[in-house]
Amino acid sequence: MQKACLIAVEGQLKRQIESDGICSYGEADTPLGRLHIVWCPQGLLLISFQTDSGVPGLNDLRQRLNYLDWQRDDMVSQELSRQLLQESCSLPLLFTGTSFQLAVLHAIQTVPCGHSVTYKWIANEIDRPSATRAVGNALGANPFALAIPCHRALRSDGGLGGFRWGIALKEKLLKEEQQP
DNA sequence: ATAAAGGCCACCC
DNA sequence: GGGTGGCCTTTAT
Repeated sequence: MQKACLIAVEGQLKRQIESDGICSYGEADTPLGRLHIVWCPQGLLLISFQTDSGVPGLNDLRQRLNYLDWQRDDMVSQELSRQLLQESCSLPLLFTGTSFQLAVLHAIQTVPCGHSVTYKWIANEIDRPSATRAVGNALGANPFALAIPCHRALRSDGGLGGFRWGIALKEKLLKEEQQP
C-alpha cells in the first residue's frame, strides 16, 4: 500500500477539476456491497458504499463540483473496484478538505492490512494527543472506502467505534482482513 | 461569533 | 457494566 496516492486538491488542481467539467461515475457490485465511484482524469474523487439511507458523500460531491450530469461508465468502475478489493490501488485519490482531516487520513493509511489502531493512537500520531474525538469526525468524513482503511480504527476500550457505511460492514472488513 | 453535535477517552461508581 | 466531564474540529445558525 503506497501512501503517496492521497493528494490534496487545492489551488491550480482544484480550479482545473472544477472548470474542466470532465467527470465520470460508475457503480459496481462486490461481495461487500454495492460500490459507487466518481473520478476525473486527474484521479478518484469518491469511493463509497451504498447504504440503506443512500450513498454517503455522493450528494455533497455533486453539489460541490456543480456537475449536473456525470458520464456513466460501469465498466471502468468495475475494474476500479476489482483493484480496490486486492489492495493494489496506486490510483491518485483527490481529497478536498481541511489540513486536519488530511493528516488523519495520512495516518490511518499507514496501518497495514490485518492490523488495527485506536483513535487515540492516530491523535498521538498527528501530534494532537487530545483531539481523539476530532479524529473520529475526520475519519467519518473519509471519501475513499477501502482505499483509505478507516475501518482499521477502533476504540481504546476495545469497542468497534462507528463506521460511515454501517457498523456491520466495518466488522466484516476487519474479520476478512484477519485471514489472508 | 457562537452553539451544537459527533466513528472518543479517562475516570468514577 | 453504565454514567459524566473534558476535549477538539466542523458545520450550522
